[in-house]
Amino acid sequence: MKLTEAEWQIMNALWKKNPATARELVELLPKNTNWAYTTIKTMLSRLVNKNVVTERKRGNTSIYEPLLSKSKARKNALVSLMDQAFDGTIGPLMHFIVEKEKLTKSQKEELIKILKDEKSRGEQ
Amino acid sequence: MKLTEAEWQIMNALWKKNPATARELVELLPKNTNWAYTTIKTMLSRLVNKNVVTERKRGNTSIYEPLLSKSKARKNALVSLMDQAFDGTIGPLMHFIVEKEKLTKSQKEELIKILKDEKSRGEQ
DNA sequence: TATTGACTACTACAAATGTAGAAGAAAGTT
DNA sequence: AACTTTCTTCTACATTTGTAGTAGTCAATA
Repeated sequence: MKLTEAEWQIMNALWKKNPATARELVELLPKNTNWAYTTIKTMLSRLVNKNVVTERKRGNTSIYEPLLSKSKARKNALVSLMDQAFDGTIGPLMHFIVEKEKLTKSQKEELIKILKDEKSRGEQ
Repeated sequence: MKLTEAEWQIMNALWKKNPATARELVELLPKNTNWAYTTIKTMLSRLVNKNVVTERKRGNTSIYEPLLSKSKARKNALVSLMDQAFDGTIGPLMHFIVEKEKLTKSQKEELIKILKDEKSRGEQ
């Protein structure tokens, strides 16, 4: 459920290229990530154990696929962050972002638009 | 710099009661956190080593104080989250929150207000 | 002051994490 | 078929994290 930092690297790659071999994933990692091929294989096995990724064989080569969607993973991460650092609710987090993050003018405008849209649309 | 989950517990307590003894911190932890007194002491020592907390003595009792502000810690956590889970920029995070988090109507309105305020105020 | 209680400093230890090597099996190449 | 390359499966190992016990020391109290 909860991904470690290294696992995020792998998952980010795997979400980019969905069924993928270990070899393909190596390619997709950020250039500064200089892992040995076996390191990636180890990480993938662990992810498979955690039921976050599936492994299937084509010939003797493993093909990996995410079981956890990017969106779910993001949600989990966000909830964890909120719980541990922002009193468990979205409010303080949003305030913090808006007040401290120095959004650019256009970002702010864009957000306002999204918020207004959502507000009218999502209301039941 | 980067706090672990257990460390956040401690820090959250320490930010609530700023200079505090280990004994006082125990009290402030969430009731479901049933750590032995020495566990907290251990955590505190580690935090002192990491230069996140200072320790000073009154008699034979240690008084602890945060060196890292809540705001800085939050910022660090947020940046880490963005880097690992949201392509390193605030945009996707904000979109995700707004779209997935199902903010209440009043939360949305409040945010719009904040955004508008910030927009006019913060522009240089 | 002898006893009890609270604190500290150290040590311990299992599980999780980051990182990878070695050896053997498949597959591709000459 | 022999050789080379590529994969796989295991094993390994240092660090970090979570959690706490022990023994000794200082302080409070009878």
